[in-house]
Amino acid sequence: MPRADASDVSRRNPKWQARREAIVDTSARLFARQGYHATGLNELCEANDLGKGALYHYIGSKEGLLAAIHDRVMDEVMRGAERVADAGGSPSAQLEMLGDELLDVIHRYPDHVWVFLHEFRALTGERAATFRERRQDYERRVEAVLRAGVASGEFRELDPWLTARAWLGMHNYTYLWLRPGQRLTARDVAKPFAEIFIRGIQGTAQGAE
Amino acid sequence: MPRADASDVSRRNPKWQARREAIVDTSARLFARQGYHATGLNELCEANDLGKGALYHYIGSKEGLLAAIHDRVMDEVMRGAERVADAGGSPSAQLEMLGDELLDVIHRYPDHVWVFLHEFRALTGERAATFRERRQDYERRVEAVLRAGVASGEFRELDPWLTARAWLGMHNYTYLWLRPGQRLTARDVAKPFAEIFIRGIQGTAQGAE
DNA sequence: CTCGTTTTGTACCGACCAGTCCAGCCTACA
DNA sequence: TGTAGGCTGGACTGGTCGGTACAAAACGAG
Repeated sequence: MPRADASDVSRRNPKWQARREAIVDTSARLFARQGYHATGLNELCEANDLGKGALYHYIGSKEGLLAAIHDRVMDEVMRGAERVADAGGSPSAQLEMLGDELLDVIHRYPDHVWVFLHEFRALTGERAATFRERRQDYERRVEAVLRAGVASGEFRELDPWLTARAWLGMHNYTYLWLRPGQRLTARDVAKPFAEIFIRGIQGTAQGAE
Repeated sequence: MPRADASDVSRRNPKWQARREAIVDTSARLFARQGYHATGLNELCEANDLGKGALYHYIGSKEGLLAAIHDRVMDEVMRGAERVADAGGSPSAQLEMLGDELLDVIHRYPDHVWVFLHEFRALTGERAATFRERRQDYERRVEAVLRAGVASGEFRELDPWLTARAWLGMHNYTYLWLRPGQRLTARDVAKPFAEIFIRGIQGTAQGAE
């Protein structure tokens, strides 16, 4: 089924892509503030200063817009995780870098992340499956780092799955209050968080810092 | 404005109250699965096996239903916090007990908590204000425990506000996967979480455990 | 300037939304 | 057994929903 239309984003000209990205960003703010289902098409049109026809020319459907927001977040997060993997280093260094990168994304895209964490259940079918897969991918990377730390003795014996959940919760939950132009930068938060967490799971061999 | 109707819950007979509570519980599951705005009144009626008239006889409005779910969660959480305060003990003991109680609520009311954490923005006016106040109340209790620990030297120097956010995130985020009838009980999670967190913020004086 | 394509506004669609209303059932108590 | 009132179903309302159809406007290549 060649349901192309607005989905084959890559083969559009740059101007079109830039416009689309602007629409995605603007809409993310609306979705974050009021919720996906609570935001109507007319509202989106008004916010983007576009008629329905033009809007649909860029986004294909309301759920397509939601998926685009999710993609934006996952792209950034996975790119960060890739950088960390490439950098190498000890498990605790890896964990701290992962925290830096994750909080940086949350800090730079608070609205997108809000939508990402709140509205993923509104995705259906294939889109939902892809999303779930990518998210799991990331979570497994965190688990892998923890497992490596336990294996090397750098971290004490612990349940990697459960500990990953603790780490993810601690970091992801910052989406509620971490925002650009405020008192705290991403690094201001990432550093103390890493200190707490890494001390918390350290093996008895290592000293602090 | 004597807008009594379904709001003065207390002066209804027990059967009415029990019925209302059942409706709240059933509806919480629907809201958790599909979202508040995505769930229609007809769906709620069907799930509760009630006509619209009957449903409104018990809940007053859709937002009233949402508020009732929020209340249920906050009541339980605050009751837990009260128990902890009554029990007394060192800051780290207090923190561990708070974690036990919080995860217990999340474990027992996964749907209500999901709604609580996702849909609070759908509350308006006075209901939103009350909700915000109660939530802040709780968060301040956590901060107070941390401050006390720093003051006593049991915890190292740290930003109580930021550290409270770390603790809250770590615990609250379990709403995504912590459920009754599964591998892990609330205590199974609370214990390792407390170990990570308390080791993570311990002053240099204390040893582990 | 011409002509094909991309971009745009708008009228319109059926479905469903939250909420109201009210006639009558059912039950508790006399 | 009579009857008052809590309880109930369901028709109904005005409004909004996401999405479509389509023609005009804007644009770009020749």
